[in-house]
Amino acid sequence: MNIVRGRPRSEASTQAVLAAAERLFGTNGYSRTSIEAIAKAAGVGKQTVYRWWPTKSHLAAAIYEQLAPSSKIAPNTGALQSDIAAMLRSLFTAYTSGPAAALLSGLIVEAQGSDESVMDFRAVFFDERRIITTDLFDRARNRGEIPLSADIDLLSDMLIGAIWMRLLAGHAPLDGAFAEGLAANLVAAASAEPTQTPRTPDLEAS
Amino acid sequence: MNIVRGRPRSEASTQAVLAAAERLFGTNGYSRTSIEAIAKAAGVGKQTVYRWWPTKSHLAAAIYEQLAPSSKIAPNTGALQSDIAAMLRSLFTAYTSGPAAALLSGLIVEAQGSDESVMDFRAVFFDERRIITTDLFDRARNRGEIPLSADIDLLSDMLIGAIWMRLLAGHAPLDGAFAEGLAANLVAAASAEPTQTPRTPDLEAS
Amino acid sequence: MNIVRGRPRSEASTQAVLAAAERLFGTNGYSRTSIEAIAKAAGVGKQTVYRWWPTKSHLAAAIYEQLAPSSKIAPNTGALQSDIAAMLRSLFTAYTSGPAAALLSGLIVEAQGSDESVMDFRAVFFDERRIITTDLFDRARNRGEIPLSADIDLLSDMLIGAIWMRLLAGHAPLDGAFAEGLAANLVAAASAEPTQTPRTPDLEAS
Amino acid sequence: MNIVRGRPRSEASTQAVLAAAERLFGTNGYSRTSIEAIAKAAGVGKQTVYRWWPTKSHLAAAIYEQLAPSSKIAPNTGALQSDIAAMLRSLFTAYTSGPAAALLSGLIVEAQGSDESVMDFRAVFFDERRIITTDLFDRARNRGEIPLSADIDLLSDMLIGAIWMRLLAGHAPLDGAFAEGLAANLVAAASAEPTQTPRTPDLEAS
DNA sequence: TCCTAACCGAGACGGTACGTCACGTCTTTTT
DNA sequence: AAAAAGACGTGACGTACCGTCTCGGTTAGGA
Repeated sequence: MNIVRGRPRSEASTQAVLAAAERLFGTNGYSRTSIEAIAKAAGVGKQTVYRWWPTKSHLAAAIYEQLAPSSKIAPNTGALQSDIAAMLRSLFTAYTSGPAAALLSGLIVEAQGSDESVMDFRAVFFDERRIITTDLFDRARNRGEIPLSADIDLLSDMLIGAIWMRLLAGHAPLDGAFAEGLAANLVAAASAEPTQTPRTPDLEAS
Repeated sequence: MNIVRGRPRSEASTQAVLAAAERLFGTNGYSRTSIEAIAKAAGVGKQTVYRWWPTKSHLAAAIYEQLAPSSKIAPNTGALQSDIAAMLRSLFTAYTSGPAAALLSGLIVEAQGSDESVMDFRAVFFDERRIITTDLFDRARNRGEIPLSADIDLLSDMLIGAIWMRLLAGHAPLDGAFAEGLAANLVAAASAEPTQTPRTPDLEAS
Repeated sequence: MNIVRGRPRSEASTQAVLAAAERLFGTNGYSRTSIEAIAKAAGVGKQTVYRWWPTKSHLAAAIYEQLAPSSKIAPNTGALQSDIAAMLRSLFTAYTSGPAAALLSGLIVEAQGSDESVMDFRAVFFDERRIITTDLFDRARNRGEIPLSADIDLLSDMLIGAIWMRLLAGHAPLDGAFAEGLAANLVAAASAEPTQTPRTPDLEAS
Repeated sequence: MNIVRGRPRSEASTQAVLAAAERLFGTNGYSRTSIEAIAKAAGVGKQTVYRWWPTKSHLAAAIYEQLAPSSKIAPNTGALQSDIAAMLRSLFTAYTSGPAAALLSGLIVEAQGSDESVMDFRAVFFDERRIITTDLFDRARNRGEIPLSADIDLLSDMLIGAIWMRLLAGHAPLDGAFAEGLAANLVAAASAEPTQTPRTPDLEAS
């Protein structure tokens, strides 16, 4: 029957830790926030943090889940371009409000460590996002909007990559214009027939 | 006359540090390599490391400069698609041989810290790359290959972002097929007339 | 109710540190012993040393307390001269066995730093010793052995100072003959009536 | 013929170093002053300091020589008590003006190091002082002022030790009253016949 | 109503690395 | 040959956090 004995997990502590972590990540950045500081700010024992979130990135992932749960549903407007644009707008809202950007930056850092954490991280962010974008492109292909030969993996990389560029490098904003332009360009790319039959000449051969 | 006084910087130490850092970054990863360990491995005082490379990311940048100097020249084949493909192929060669991937991953991590380091990092990588891609697209626009209305900033984000996606997430290789496909897709995106006149309907309105 | 929270201080670590410090001070001397080395020799984290003994001189003081606790009781033989001699003999036994000499030498060094540490040091050594000697002379005065006019502060300085001279400069041993002679001389000095009524002529006036 | 070739020692540098050292020792204390800081303050290369003063204590000794050269001559007033008092007064003048106290404190620290430095130090301070006091007592003995049995070594220890007590512990000033009282007490001690024929009873036997 | 298990806060523990300071030596050009 | 300048390898400093561990003190079933 899997009965649980002993004192149950404290909901108050859980929330205090998440709130403190979110605040500190947002204020000082992910890498400059220590678990020690989070525990202290939450008024909680260090052990309690380690018991429920084995690493700092688990904490970050938990906060990401709290912050951007709605962005997991792929929009369905009937047209690829507006699907992409809608997805981007809802995503940008989640990313530009609150400390989400700092968290995501921190996550990718951790993901470079060991192989396991790369897997962890992909599951949390990249793959989740890839599933949505793949779904969008798939539906468009099924509708005949884009040719069967379209490389959906590649298109997804371009889409998600462009978002990351702005997110990480910060040279330009995540705004509506960016959403519209990106959507339009991706539709154009996806729609093109694969006409590159003659192999592009090598740089050396030019 | 700008005369230099005092004992000159030791070239041997400089090279020993760079070699040790390159090896350790490649072996253990960027974040699991300490400056202490680099100094010890190089047979050099810690102060000597700190004197010339104030932070670990400066060291990484220096190694990047050493590893990928050739990738700074924009290819010129006369056609946008082959220009991009050529650039990608030479870039991939630099990235997939040696510990460059680990270094670049580490760099982006550090770049999330304070505002100053973001600037540092952009100067080293993003902006440098952006200059090259912008140059490619500019020439194509001047040749009339792509319309004047093409958003070059956006195209650059898609191009560089796609590379980063593969580099960081590692779900697919940086190979010739990727280079060809990406080049073709970007040409298609760039060539498209801006037809998104009717504003895409909102997600809520669907 | 003064309840104690958190993990209690480790008695094993405490003893290990004191033992290591005593050994190293004795072997290498006070100033050539680093806290780093003490921690390592004790198999203890550096922080643990710093937590309980903020400075090296605190450590030295703690060892002094351990080594010479018996010397704190003023002897009472009924005669000033034998009181002093007895005190000196018990003191010399404590000082000449073990690394006490090196420790005391070290302490006086540290005491020269800031004003606060001078206070610290006086409390630990000088004042403690002064209390005992003052007690000896006081009792002798009350017994009528020495005149009321005897300058007890001055006599104490001569007594303790003579000990220090031998301890620090090391030109002659701390032995029984020294104890006897010092005791006799101090009794003679203390017993003398203050006959120096005519002010001693100045050097310049001679 | 012993001709010296090459650039002669710079008198300006010598003086600059001594002046800077004296100032810094006085300001920050002996142990908190680094040779690095002295060289910088003197506007002199570090090597120049090391060339002429191999250790910090050599520097201190050099300054001591500069500050208290006159105190080396034993006064001769014809009476032991006034001799001692005169010596003390001139000594106190040297010690209480300028940074001499800090320097002397520092010296004794260094003297605890290796055996060689103890020798160094004794030569510079203790022995020099001992020679003077021994001279004083000797003359008094020759004049018949004090008995032939007087232990001059012991008397010297009491005299120099009492000075050190005040100098180091700082519980009371080095003033005229101290000089007079000390002189009187020492004369009394020295004059006493060795009456301690019956061995002082042991503490245990009391 | 106890018992027992798991939680909680606090904070000490052995470690690793940090970035800085000073050491005493060295290598350069200038005097 | 001595000087100013300053880089060099070395070693220690005192601090910050790591993740683990032990305390006393809750807070729930199950006996």
